[in-house]
Amino acid sequence: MKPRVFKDAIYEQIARIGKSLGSGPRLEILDLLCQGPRTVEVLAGQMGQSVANTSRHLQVLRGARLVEAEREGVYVRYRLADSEVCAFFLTLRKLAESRLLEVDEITREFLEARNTMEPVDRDLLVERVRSGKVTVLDVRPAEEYLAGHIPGAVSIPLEQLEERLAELPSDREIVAYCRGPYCVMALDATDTLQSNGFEATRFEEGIADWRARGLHVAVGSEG
Amino acid sequence: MKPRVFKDAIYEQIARIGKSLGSGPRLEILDLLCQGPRTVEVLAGQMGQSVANTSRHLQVLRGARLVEAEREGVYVRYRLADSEVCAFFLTLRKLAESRLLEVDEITREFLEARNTMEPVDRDLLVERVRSGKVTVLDVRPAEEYLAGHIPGAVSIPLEQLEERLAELPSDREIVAYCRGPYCVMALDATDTLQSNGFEATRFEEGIADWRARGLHVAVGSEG
DNA sequence: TGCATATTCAAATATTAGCTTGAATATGTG
DNA sequence: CACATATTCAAGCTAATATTTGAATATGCA
Repeated sequence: MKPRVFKDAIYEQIARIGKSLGSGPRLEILDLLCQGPRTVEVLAGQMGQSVANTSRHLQVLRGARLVEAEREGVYVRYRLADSEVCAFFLTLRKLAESRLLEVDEITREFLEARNTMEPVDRDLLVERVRSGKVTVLDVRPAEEYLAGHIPGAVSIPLEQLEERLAELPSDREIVAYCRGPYCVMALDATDTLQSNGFEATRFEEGIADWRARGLHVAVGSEG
Repeated sequence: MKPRVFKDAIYEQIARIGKSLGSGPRLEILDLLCQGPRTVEVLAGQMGQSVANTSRHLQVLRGARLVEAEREGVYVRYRLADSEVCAFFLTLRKLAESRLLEVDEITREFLEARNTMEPVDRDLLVERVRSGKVTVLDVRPAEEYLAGHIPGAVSIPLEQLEERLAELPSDREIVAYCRGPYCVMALDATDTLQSNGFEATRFEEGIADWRARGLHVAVGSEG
């Protein structure tokens, strides 16, 4: 085998992964799978896409060996092939945030339209969350909380928030988080909390970012 | 702006980077630019591609903000937009190596056809190189050596190796390296050295991997 | 100013990918 | 065994991409 053929073959292999990352819907799938395994139907529902199309994207990702499928009765459950894939997705997202001005522009535009101000000092917020100086609120669906959450966080899925406000302290700051910077659940939650007189802040990182920071992740009903 | 529109826009932005990584030639360009800046003509020559096509690929990468161009007289010199891009490329390469069996298969097939046996313990070799227990030989073109090399390494470009054998010690192990695992220059060098009676090993990592390990990189004619 | 060279652009073609629709497959249940 | 449901497959259309070729642009130098 000639060196040229060898190199072309190797780079073409790496490009298999690149190609699979070249589609918005597929990146959203990866982001969702970072929260935990999901069936095709659930993914399609969360993305607002047809099941057939979602299935197709999943197979492209499977072809690039980034996700794996497992039959569970009548359902097929997809998961990331390795935790390395989640870490890689975060690296890619971070690269996009630092290299593409548009990401920041779009985010600012979105937040301004909601009259939302983002907290600036991310690390300081991490420290307050980590040290338990605030009440941490996880507003994702219960199963995602069970699959992994910030230690000490309280689970109240967004849909139940209004009817369970009594469970939250009114004399202590509440920090709400969800799936990550481009998930809007925690934004909705802080809006609801603030209009009910609570002192609430949004924490824009998700559990995957938390793990990537090397911090402990609680599972099940643990702390 | 609706959350769905916002999310789609964000993921589409990240996909810009993904798309740019979905082509073998473009990944080779990134790999080469990790060694240092280059003009379009040089890149095209090193890849065996037409200048026009190389230029086109470079603009795709520039559109994804991964590379930057700078006019230098009659030439245009391209470089990585940030050292973060090089680190990211290495992460992607590593992901491909660990997730895609084919990468290993192709490499093994290529090496077996050359009757080459790769050293197994990479970290041990790094340690021997780092501690100066061996003579380290950089066989890349001189300008790449000047742009950054392993501290203590001797520079003898591959084309000059046969006529400069006398500069190398015959009583001490020589470890040759080049641009990285998919560059064949160090393989050719160890072949030449071994058939001339030297004790030679190939170090398959490049200067970018060395830097990513957090080790010091010498520049210019330093050490 | 005009020529030589490096790079980019534009047009054209072939290939590949995305999405939709409707059918096919596979599993669990009555 | 037949039915219901979840998932995948196949066909077809549209859109995007890779590559080549030839022309256009921009810079340095005489």
